[in-house]
Amino acid sequence: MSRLQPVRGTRDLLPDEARRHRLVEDVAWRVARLYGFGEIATPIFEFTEVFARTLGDTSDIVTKEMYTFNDRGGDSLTLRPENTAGVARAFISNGLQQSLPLKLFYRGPMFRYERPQKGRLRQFHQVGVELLGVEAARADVEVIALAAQVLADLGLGGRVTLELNSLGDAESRAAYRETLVAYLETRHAELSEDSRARLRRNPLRVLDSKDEGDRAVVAEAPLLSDSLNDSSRAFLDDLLNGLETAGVAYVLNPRLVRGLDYYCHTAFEFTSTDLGAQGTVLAGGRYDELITQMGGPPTPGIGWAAGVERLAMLAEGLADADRPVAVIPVGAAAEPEALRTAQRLRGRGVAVDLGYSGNLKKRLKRANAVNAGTAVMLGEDELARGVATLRDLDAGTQTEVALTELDTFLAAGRA
RNA sequence: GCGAGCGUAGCUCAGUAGGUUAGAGCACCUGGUUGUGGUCCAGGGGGUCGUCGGUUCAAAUCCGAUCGCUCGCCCCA
Repeated sequence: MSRLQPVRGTRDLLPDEARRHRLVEDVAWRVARLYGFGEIATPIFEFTEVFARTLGDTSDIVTKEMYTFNDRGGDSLTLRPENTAGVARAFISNGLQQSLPLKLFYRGPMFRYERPQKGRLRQFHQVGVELLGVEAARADVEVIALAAQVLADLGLGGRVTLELNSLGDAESRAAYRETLVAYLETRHAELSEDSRARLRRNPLRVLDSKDEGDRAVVAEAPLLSDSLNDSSRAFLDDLLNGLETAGVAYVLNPRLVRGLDYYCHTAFEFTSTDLGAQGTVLAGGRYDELITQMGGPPTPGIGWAAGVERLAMLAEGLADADRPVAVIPVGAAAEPEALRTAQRLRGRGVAVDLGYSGNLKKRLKRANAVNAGTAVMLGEDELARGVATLRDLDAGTQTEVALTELDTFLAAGRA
């Protein structure tokens, strides 16, 4: 193999795959607009502090999994590992608290220094939304309904499950954390080595351990829902009622958690069983403390992000390629007319592949290779009579059409 | 950071008790058709067998190292 390889965890998107990615992004953006979201594009890198502040000291993430570097001016910069922090920063930088509630959509590449595996790359792409400034669960309902519609419009409605949980407010979560740790201590001997470490650093994460022994312990663990205080429970009820009214199906998963402290109340994931270990296709939650934590005015928020690569894998086959019209001059004398014809058709919105060389046989072969549906053949014969020969490349049939009617004929969608 | 599997043509892969010029299908090119593709027939180009080193008269095949890929663990903002 050549030494000219892409960096580990990065890939070239060749036209076929790029088209599927684009489809995923376009569907998400179209649906987001239906819900009244506008697009925001934040920089691909930020001061490292933007991410470090939101993540706190959470070990691995900051120290090992970010692309951090010093620029020539000596500033520490980091390629964005996700977009919520960037949106929050932009919210504060631009004084957007004047225009709440804010509904924002984004798309683009993200970067995490991780070991690549199925559905996980170092440069990957996400689409996502953030809804800022609404305290009520109505916001959560709309954001989740939006997610469900994106997936449904991608044809994945039957292949993903919405899992939902409530983390409660800070008070509820703190109470649960104590209850859980106390319980886990009593079963300490049965826990895996990983989970013993989690018990100290991030006890809620024990709940979604993949280790079988851990799962047995977790199955008998006290539930987060039993620790919810009244207002947290009321919030959850509002959310569930709203989802039912909106017609969004869900499954409660009491073991669905988030690692970071700024999350509260709603946590949700759409998962698929068709992607191996990386089954989460879209994930989100409520983050009422995030903006405060970054130094902005207290502002509630909820949002989600979805992995474009994973969605594109699931939506395989959905994005049909264009079927251009192949315009083929026969003989050098016909080339100017072929160019004129191609330009006229393109001007009418018809995709045209105009070959660059070769005889009729070669050009028809090329027409086939680019998946053309129709070939427009122009030779001396035709030009003398002011017509073109149209060949239906699927049926193998041919008709003649007057040059003056050609663009109308093809633009009408009869190609 | 940890574990397992795998690197042979552009792609998918055959090929090991080590033995001459390393194969197939698909793709590509040429011709059969000097104005007819996708079917068919004939022919052709393309590989330092990931790389480096070792064992041997002889290495794609055995050994070591290295690089890369894949899947999983950790982590998942």
